[in-house]
Amino acid sequence: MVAVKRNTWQREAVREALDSRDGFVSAQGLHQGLRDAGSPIGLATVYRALADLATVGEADSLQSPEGESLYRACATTGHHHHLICRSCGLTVEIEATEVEQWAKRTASDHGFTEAQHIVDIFGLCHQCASAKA
Amino acid sequence: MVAVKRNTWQREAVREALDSRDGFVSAQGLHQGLRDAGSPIGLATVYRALADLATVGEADSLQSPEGESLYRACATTGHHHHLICRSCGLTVEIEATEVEQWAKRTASDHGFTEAQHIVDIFGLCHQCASAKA
DNA sequence: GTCGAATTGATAACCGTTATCATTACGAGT
DNA sequence: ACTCGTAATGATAACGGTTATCAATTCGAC
Ligand SMILES: [Mn+2]
Ligand SMILES: [Mn+2]
Ligand SMILES: [Zn+2]
Ligand SMILES: [Zn+2]
Repeated sequence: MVAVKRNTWQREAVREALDSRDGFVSAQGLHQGLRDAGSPIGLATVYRALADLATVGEADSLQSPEGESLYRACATTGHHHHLICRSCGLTVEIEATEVEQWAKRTASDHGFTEAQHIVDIFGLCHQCASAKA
Repeated sequence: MVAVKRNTWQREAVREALDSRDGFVSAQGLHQGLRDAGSPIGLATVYRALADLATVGEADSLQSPEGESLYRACATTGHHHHLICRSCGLTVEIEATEVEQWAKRTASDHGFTEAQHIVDIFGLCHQCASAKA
């Protein structure tokens, strides 16, 4: 009765392409990479696959400061946050128990329920900072 | 020598319209409100005025989870964050020294510089939570 | 009041994303 | 293995927010 998910080479291709990346990538960026590698996969399919991966929890997604949706296959399974280089995309996964509690406390202190928080840090990694000098 | 900003009724209208709002608003939402109030102001002008206000610091801006840019004339002048009701837009300004330090520490711990952080909490305010029941 | 330059606004262009829909191809059942 | 219903695909159009264009307007220094 439940939705049946079929196994297509396209889905697998997206999963692999995402795994092979270090940082966050946009759907278009990933699609371009796949095409460059010779894959004939369609753009719409990449969008769909990424959305599915995000829903299932196999991929993390966030919005760049410019409003573009970015995806990443994170090593950490549980809830966590990110420190991202806005130049090269290098990403560090971060667990911040401290912030989790602060968020929960802040929400309840003001009578808010069903609270979700967006916590991300964008900066320049050591390498990119050096290269810029 | 520096850029000269002219005083037009359009800019003032946007400022006032923004001040009269409680929560965050989109450029299109604010424009619609102005038109409804009888103003013939153009959409592009509203976008420009809001961008300017944000640059100068008279308005705060953030991106909704859906990727839309939202603006608000905040009471607090300094750096702060927000607790936003995703149903009615009610916004609470929050100072989180605790989080500020955590962000700074986290970035430097990993060799990141020029770090900026995005920290927002979206939830349901008491009133909206009640209404939903 | 003049006049050059900044601002405005109708409109087109842009860009990321989603919807459409004819075609393809999984995979459950046989 | 073969069929067959249906989910998945992909080229393309449509969508929604935002920005660029550019002729007309208007601010404000003189
Ligand atoms: Mn968290
Ligand atoms: Mn902060
Ligand atoms: Zn970097
Ligand atoms: Zn509310």
